[in-house]
Amino acid sequence: MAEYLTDLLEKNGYKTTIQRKTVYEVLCENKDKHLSTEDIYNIIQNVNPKIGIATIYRTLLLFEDIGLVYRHNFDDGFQRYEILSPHSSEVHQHHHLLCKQCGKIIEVKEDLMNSLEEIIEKQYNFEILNHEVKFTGICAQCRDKEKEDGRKET
Amino acid sequence: MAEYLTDLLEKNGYKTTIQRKTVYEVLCENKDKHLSTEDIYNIIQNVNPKIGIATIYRTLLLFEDIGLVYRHNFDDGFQRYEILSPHSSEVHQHHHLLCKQCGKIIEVKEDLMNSLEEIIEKQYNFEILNHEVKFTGICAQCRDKEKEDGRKET
DNA sequence: TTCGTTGCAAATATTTTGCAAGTTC
DNA sequence: GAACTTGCAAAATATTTGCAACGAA
Repeated sequence: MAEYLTDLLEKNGYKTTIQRKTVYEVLCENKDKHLSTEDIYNIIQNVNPKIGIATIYRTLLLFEDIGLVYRHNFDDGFQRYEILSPHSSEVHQHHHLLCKQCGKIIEVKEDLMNSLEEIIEKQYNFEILNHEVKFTGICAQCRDKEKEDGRKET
Repeated sequence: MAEYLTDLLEKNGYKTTIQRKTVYEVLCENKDKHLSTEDIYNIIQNVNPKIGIATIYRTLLLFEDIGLVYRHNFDDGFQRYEILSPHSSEVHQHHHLLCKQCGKIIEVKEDLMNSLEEIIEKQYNFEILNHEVKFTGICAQCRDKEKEDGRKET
């Protein structure tokens, strides 16, 4: 069950601890939700009250780093986390509808990249006021720098 | 020059003050940048050191509310603001490339909605690891509620 | 045994707020 | 003059960090 976690941690030079297993379990049990660090902490309080919130913060940072979770920023003052399944390539698409009024977050299941606003407005009955597309990756300069660094090391 | 500001403020029931004019001017002089609240505060320090940072925060919140600025969240710990021109409809498209390594933000000028990753990778020499699309607007429930509220008032 | 990890509390950092004084209309 | 706005300092909030004790490999 937690073998995947152990493998992933080991592969990255980290140890498997009760705390990390616990956070992983909570995330698995809430696959489709976007839990904030504090949400996770609160859930864990009922399971193992000894675990401190700093550990939760550190664990989630680490999980993000090793690609185990995706960090959402819905601009509500919290970092939110969602577990990523090992295989899926579709997970790297995160489309959401954010209601400006109630703050509700609606997930868009489809991958709508063309004529998307119209479709969303109809399909989700959501009045779009704005949209934003963010790409994260590595810029040309950083890649050049990586190449340089690689040369130095050899 | 600041007539547009005065009009917009008045239309929304707000007063025109030196502080608001000053913030507006700084934003105009930095049209294409994404200034953080503190950036703006620092610039203003050289002009009118009497203006407090709380006022800058309040002013930018207000400017966002009346649609004078767009607030960016690049996940770097700061809220960033960009002035919106009165006419443009294209302003409601904000595409950016965020470098995971150096944090640099590159603007995408084109409106690329289809086959966009390929194009961006080539055109910007940017290795895309992830992308995210956010739509903000009003959800169906909020719109229903608005209708109800409208009925009550009449 | 070694070195990474945790828990606690204190520190950070950004943003918000209360309130008296000041300003706009 | 009434109501809104500001400046200051204090508060609030989410997150990070130092460090001694602990636990995994």
